[in-house]
Amino acid sequence: MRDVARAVEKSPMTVSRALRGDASVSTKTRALVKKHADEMGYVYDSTAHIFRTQKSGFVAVTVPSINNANFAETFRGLSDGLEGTGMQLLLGSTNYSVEKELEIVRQLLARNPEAIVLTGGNHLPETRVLLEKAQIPVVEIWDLAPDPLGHIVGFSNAGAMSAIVDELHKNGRRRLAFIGASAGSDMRGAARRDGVLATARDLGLPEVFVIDAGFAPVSMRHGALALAKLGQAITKFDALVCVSDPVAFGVLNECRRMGINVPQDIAVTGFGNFDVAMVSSPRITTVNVHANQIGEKVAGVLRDIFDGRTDAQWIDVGSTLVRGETV
Amino acid sequence: MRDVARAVEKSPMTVSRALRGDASVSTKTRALVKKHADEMGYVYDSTAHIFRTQKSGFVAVTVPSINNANFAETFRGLSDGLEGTGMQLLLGSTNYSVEKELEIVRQLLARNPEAIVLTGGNHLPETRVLLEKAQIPVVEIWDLAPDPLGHIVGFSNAGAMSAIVDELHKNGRRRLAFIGASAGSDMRGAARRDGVLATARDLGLPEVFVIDAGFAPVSMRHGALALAKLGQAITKFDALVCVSDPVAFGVLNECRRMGINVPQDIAVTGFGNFDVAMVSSPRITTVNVHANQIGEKVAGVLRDIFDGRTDAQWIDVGSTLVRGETV
DNA sequence: CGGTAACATGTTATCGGTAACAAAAATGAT
DNA sequence: ATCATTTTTGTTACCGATAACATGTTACCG
Repeated sequence: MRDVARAVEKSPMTVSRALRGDASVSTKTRALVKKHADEMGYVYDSTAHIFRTQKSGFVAVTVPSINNANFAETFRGLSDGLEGTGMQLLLGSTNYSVEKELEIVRQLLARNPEAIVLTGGNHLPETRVLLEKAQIPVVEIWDLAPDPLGHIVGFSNAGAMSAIVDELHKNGRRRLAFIGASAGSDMRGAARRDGVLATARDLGLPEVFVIDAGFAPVSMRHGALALAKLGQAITKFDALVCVSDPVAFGVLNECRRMGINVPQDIAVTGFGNFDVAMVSSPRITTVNVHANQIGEKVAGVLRDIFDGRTDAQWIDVGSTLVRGETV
Repeated sequence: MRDVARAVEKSPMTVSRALRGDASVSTKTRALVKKHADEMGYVYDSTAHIFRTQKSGFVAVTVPSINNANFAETFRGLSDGLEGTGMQLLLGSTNYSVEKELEIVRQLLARNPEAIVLTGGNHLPETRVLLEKAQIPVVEIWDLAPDPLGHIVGFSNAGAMSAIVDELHKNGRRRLAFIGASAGSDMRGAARRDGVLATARDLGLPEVFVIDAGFAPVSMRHGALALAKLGQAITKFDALVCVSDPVAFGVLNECRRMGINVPQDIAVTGFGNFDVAMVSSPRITTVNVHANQIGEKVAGVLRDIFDGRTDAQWIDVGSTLVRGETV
């Protein structure tokens, strides 16, 4: 930039202004600067810009796993919604672990993001300290965290499950089992479990039996295995409430293998409205949590923040029961 | 850093050295510095580091879609494999479009990455020029591109399909149809189609019928729709070769609806060894392309590059036939 | 023609690390 | 104890753009 300045016999400051399109530079000068910069093969150093302005143009995002259609969908919605803002997304996977989250958050913060989006509302104390120290807007998504660090965009896991249990109850199901990840490994799953237990209690149903399908993230395989392990004890139940669609799908397949008819002998429900729920046969009754919409809303919140709106936003995108053929 | 230095009564330089693990700092001092830095919630400013050293610590990555288990898996392998190198991944989605790819590449290059990883070997001329100008290592993955820009890590789509057609042939199937995306919208799918056509020809089978399932990316729904549209004409074939597992799964479900038995009446094959292939009933015969391994190998290549190894690497991770129950 | 507003350009300090070099402290050999 | 060597720590000067402030220049008014 100094070289260009020398070439046009102006100060580097004027060159900087000219190239950035600052209005306070005369048209003549700007044209001259641009011509010379071009000819001299000058390349703008965005790192220096970031360093000086302390504006990185980054938005950091953490997800438990990128290999999950719902989180990927949220990421995509966010990515699309931020197009044209010049913001770059920095992605980190926490593998459903708060310890790993701390590490990832530290890494991401080192890049000076202008905002950070965290999937989930459960964090280590150290993480909270880091985030507060960072002095940047924090958006927690997916869970409606009780003590948010900043903004919130999500839905109520318990509420979504309540709709599922209601639906089962309306269809005469009474003896429910919940299939989810081991305690402690998945807060989101735990919230769903608690939603099931609470709603069942409210409806006067017998105590819900909880089946442990192993450590998060639980997949199709886990669902099938959990059911296989249960064996003939399955006849004690008339509804299997699964923590996610993949698990429900695994359960469904295992039922077929065991000669159990769904929904005649037993009902099966999922969560998340994954593709598999719709295409499976029978179609799985599940809940659409509008993952894509979460991403889009977050983009909106971030745009507001960058436009100077500072009040903490709390957005519930809700969830929608999707009736399939398994209840 | 200055604050930490003051706290331990040392110079900032010593703090810098201690935190970076420079050997010329006494063990005692290092421990002290680390302790204080921790307590004070000091966060390393990598922007300043980048600025001073002129090394961004970024590796740019493009994928067609993050919402695809295989690409997500590759990304994860790469991410894991690069742990400890201090490299940050910058992710961009091209939505299976070379035009969008150009835009994304331009955005990514503005961040001065030290290397760039591109999924697919098909690029616009402008993109190639940009990449050459950038003077950074390029790794193309997934496809074994014929005219690589730099390094290559992938497998042969045609070769993988050849294994599928071989398997069908061994099982007495002769009248094949291929279900994939519309021509022009998916080079990877096109390579698979060509692999099927060529192998069928080599084996002396009748000309393979090509069914268009719409624009990429094609999903479960597309598979089901394509088959529904075909209607009773399906009886002309004894094997449906699908461009991916999700498509095969959609096809499988549609067959069930139409009262067609798989594999008795017709064989169905997939591609990619997605979860759904294994858990579906019947299990889908497919090909494992070791998506995770691709990511890991890329990480290896990058590590080599950063260690000073400069020769162009060409790595074929191969593919493995996975026998299910649909052939 | 003097004065002021509007416009155009210049000066200085700085963002937070770190390379290169300098110097002090510890260690060891004679 | 002395000097050479090794280990540890410190000093200085940047990397390149730009915010904030200062100054110079032109335009237009009564």
